[in-house]
Amino acid sequence: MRSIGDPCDRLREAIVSGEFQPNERLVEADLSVRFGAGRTAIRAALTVLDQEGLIVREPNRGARVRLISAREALEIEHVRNALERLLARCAALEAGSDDVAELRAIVAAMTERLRESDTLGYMQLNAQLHRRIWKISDNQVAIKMLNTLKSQSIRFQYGTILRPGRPKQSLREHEEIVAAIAAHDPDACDAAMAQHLGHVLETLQWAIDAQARQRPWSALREPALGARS
Amino acid sequence: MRSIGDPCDRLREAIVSGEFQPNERLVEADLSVRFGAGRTAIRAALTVLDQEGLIVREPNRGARVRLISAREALEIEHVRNALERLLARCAALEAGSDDVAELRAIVAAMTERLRESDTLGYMQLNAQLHRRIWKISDNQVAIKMLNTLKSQSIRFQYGTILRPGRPKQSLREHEEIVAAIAAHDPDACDAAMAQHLGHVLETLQWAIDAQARQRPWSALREPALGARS
DNA sequence: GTCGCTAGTATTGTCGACAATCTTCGCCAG
DNA sequence: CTGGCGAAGATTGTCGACAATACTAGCGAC
Repeated sequence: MRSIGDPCDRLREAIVSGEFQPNERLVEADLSVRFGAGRTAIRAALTVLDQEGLIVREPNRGARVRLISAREALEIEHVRNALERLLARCAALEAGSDDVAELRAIVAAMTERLRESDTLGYMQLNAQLHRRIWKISDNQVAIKMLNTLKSQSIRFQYGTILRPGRPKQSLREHEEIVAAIAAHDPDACDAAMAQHLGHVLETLQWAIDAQARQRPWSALREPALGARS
Repeated sequence: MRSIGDPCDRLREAIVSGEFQPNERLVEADLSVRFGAGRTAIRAALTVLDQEGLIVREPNRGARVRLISAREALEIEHVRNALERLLARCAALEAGSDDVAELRAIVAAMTERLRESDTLGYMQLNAQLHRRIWKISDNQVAIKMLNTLKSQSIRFQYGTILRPGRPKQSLREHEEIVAAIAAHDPDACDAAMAQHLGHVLETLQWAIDAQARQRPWSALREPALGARS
């Protein structure tokens, strides 16, 4: 028994954490010994990760980690934008006083992390705040979609906090969103979330451009299609 | 060889077309002979349909057709609303003159079908128009999501056209959307699509209420959990 | 040296068999 | 008659073996 958890979750985790490079081949037999699971289980895991868009499978040629292009990262962010606005609107309608209290607590913690320049902690609380809003909105369909989107685009999210002055602005935007939820004003909440995610989108575009500027040869440095290890 | 096509597509088709009732058990061996495929292929098909939300699988207890609740149908429609607005906005920005011509042709055909009271043909063209807009927007991520949403909620869509006076209003709304795309006005297009889908949402709510009013015992008439054939 | 062919290797796809689990039915005590 | 108990049947989950396919390396012709 080589540790716990079903192979699907463990493989997903390994991919989103960057343990496997994009375009890296995923050989069923190797994964089988790595996770201590039969090839049948690995195969099932591969079909669900294929559905989730984390890998691509070609018939008779196996699976490899899917490389998300900058173009697709923007598409994903647009979709996330639309869904988060919807959920923010619902949250403003459905939030109870205890929900609002918890949101305010998270914002307070974010303020603290920002004051301490704890960027990683800030990002975690950021994600937590958004998830809390999702939970309030209680739209399971949208939540599931947002979760799969998150795992697809995680590779691009690391760059977005590095923009100068961005964290402070981000905090203000989150404060506005929470205020709109507290006021049970769906239109204001929608607008605040739209403005926030619009800035995230700009920042993502900026990060992509910066990356392209810094190493325009990146296409050549990506692991080649036939990469072995 | 009992006909063609991979078992996953055929099973999905059988489910959305109502060939299998909600909550009906899907026995792997039966499906295997029905589709002339090995149990392995059926098993793979079941995992992807599970991911798509068309069936539910309980460990060691097999798969059954998923029953979409009215609540969930509304959630789905809200999400569709958000995504279609996004795509309409993109379409207004990206549409070429040939795209606009095709959209206008579809609307003309819809007008004709409506004049002939060909409801089925109208609905097909309606779907075609929306798909054409998706294609113009060219956001593959959102398109894939909308496709899976469509197959989930298809059962509820039959009732939405039966509302008195709805088809005429629907046609007007589509004309507005196409006009906004032709004018390359994303804000107007977003607004027009929002208004259209808002009405669809109202109509869906109306259909659900009507159904509940007409047979509030429906929960008892659904195929029981242990239904055999 | 380069191209093409062939044999060998690596990997995926599929099948059948068996184990594990759940469900049903009959039996019996109360 | 009702409810618990146990065996038989039905169904899913997993494994190993083998077939089908793609990739690689080596050889020979030009």
